[in-house]
Amino acid sequence: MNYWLIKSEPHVFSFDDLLASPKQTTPWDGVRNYQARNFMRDDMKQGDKILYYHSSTKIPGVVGVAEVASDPYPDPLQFDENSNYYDEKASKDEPRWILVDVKGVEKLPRLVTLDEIKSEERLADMRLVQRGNRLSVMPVTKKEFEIILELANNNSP
DNA sequence: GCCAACGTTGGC
DNA sequence: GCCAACGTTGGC
Repeated sequence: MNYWLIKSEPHVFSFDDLLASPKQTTPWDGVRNYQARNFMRDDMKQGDKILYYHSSTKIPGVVGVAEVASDPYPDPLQFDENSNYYDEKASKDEPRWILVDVKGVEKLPRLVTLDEIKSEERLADMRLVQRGNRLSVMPVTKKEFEIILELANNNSP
C-alpha cells in the first residue's frame, strides 16, 4: 500500500465538504500539474491512504484521512468547454489529465499544523516541508503517515 | 496582498 | 533545445 498527501484550499473544498459528499467520495479533479497527475495515474491504488491537507488558510495543516476510491480515469473537466479546467489539447481518445476518486475516511482528533510538522525532527524529510514544494499530490512514507496520526492523537504541542 | 520558488510557454 | 517572460502556488 502507498501513502499520499493531497492539498486542498478549505474555502474551495474542505475535508468537511468531502465528508458531506455522496458516499464521502469525490473525483479529485482540476489537477493540472504533470507530476501530480503521474502520481495519480501511475502509482495510486484503491485503498491507498491519504493525508488531507488544508492550504492557503489561516492555519495550514493535515485535517483528516482519506483513501483512494477508484482506479485512475480521465478528468472529465478537461472536456468541458465551460470549465476553468478545460484543455483544448485533450481529447477523449488522448486524454491529458487523469484522476482518481477520493473518499473521506476520518477527521483527525485535531489539526496537525504545518508549524508542528516543520518542528518535528522525524518529519524533516517530508516533501511537504522541502523548499519550494508546490505539488498538490505527493507521496509520503508509511512512517511519516503514522507520525502524523500519532501527533493528531497527542495533546496540542 | 506580497513575493519566493518553480513550472510552462513560446520565440529564436 | 535554450532561456526570458509569464503564471501559479502557497506561506507569511
